[in-house]
Amino acid sequence: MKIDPKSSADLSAQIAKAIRDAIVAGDLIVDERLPSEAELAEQFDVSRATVREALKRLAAQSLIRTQRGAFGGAFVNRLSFEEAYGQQITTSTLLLSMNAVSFETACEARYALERACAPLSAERRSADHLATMCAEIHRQGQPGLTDEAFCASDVTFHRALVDGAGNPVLSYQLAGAVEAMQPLMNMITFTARSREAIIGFHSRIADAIEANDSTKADTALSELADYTVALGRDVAAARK
Amino acid sequence: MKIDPKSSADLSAQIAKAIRDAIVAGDLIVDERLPSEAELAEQFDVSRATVREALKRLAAQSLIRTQRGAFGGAFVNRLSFEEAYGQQITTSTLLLSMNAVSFETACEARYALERACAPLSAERRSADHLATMCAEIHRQGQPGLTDEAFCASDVTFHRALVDGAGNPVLSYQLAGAVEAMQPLMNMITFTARSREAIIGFHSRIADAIEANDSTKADTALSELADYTVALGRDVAAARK
DNA sequence: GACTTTTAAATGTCAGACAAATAAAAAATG
DNA sequence: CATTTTTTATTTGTCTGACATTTAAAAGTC
Repeated sequence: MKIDPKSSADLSAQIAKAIRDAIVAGDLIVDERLPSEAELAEQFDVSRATVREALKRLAAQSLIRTQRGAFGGAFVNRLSFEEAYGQQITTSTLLLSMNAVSFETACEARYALERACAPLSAERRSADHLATMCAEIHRQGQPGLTDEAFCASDVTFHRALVDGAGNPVLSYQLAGAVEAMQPLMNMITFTARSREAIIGFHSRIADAIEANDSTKADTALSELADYTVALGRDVAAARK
Repeated sequence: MKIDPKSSADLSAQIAKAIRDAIVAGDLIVDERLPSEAELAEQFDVSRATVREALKRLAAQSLIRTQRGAFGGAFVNRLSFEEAYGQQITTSTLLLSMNAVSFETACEARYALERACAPLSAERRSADHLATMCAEIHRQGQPGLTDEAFCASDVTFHRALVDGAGNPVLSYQLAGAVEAMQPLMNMITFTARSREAIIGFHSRIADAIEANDSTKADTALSELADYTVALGRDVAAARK
């Protein structure tokens, strides 16, 4: 691990990059302990403060974890699906909120991705996933439910649908799409949308998933997408 | 922005979280300047070194950028699609390499997502995207091409297909899937696979995209997926 | 007015110190 | 001897103070 003495970038960024590259390349394996901060400082010929800033950068990406005390130190972290979800959701949320993505674009992406999962989910969903979906539909029909709770239930429903495909990589990729876009969508449409209509779509989807009918699931999801896009257009038109 | 004095977490992590929350919540808007490190240190009642570690964490997530000099400081960064791509690819690559994801699972996820794009790409692809795809197919047919170059061309081809959908959110979500999984797949199958067969699939996909025929594109992509999965099985079987 | 120099403010880096946590090693205890 | 307690060494977490470097505004110069 070496840094370029001619680079103009911050030393801490260069050091972070060097270590990150070593991890990605497999030179540092999971749970391996990095040299202590003092040793790294000596290796890179910088102060301990600079090394620490580099390590904090890596920690922010969940690439390392640190432990205090004797025999502690910085260890290469096994990036779990949960941690990856979290980062994915934060990144997606910010990306959408900062880049003036049109409602239609976000909506299209989200449902296109979700439709990629539906056939697999119809084929493989466990009883557990199906039960979650049904429970959420039931919750969504309760009278006193706040808008926030309805939206949260909506997310849970769709997450169960995605997870039903039984493919953790798909679930990871979709986590950002569903969790980041749902709030955006809800913000725009929750005043206009009809809970009955949404519940109707959800019921049709759940029925199709229960019957292992991927075509019907796709149709229902597709119609929910159309309904949502139309709703977005109505709200936009009403604002003018 | 406040931190919990009872929390046991590192101060720099707490401070990073407080600022991150403020950004996500919209209390700090894009391009807004944060207080100087000295001011933040005073606000949170910690040393400047601790504040700096917190800021480096945020910089690692592209949430802020810093500028030196008078009237410099830390500014809330507009997270660009490019930066988000980069993080997505790093995270996905590590997730796959560290979690013993089976070839079949990764392959399924990747093609399921890509098939979500294909119909949109068939409908909307620009001449430019189509040209890229054709150029890459041509490149892939050249005799002296190294395996590395063939794989890189493969990625470029599929990226063009995805980007053809004209939906930046989709492209962003798929960047990780395509770029992280392609190397994994190539590593496993490049010895076994036939370039002619791959080029054949690519040509059929490009033809379908050119003819705006989403069904044909989906079929070709689906067959490429099956071919790849079968290849993975063969390689696994041969190893036993 | 255009150019140069100065200056103030901010981040980047360093050195050294102490606090707190932690696990191994050593000592004390029964 | 076995168990518990204490010590100790190591490492990260935090603080303080200093200086270097960068940068844009302000002041000065022609």
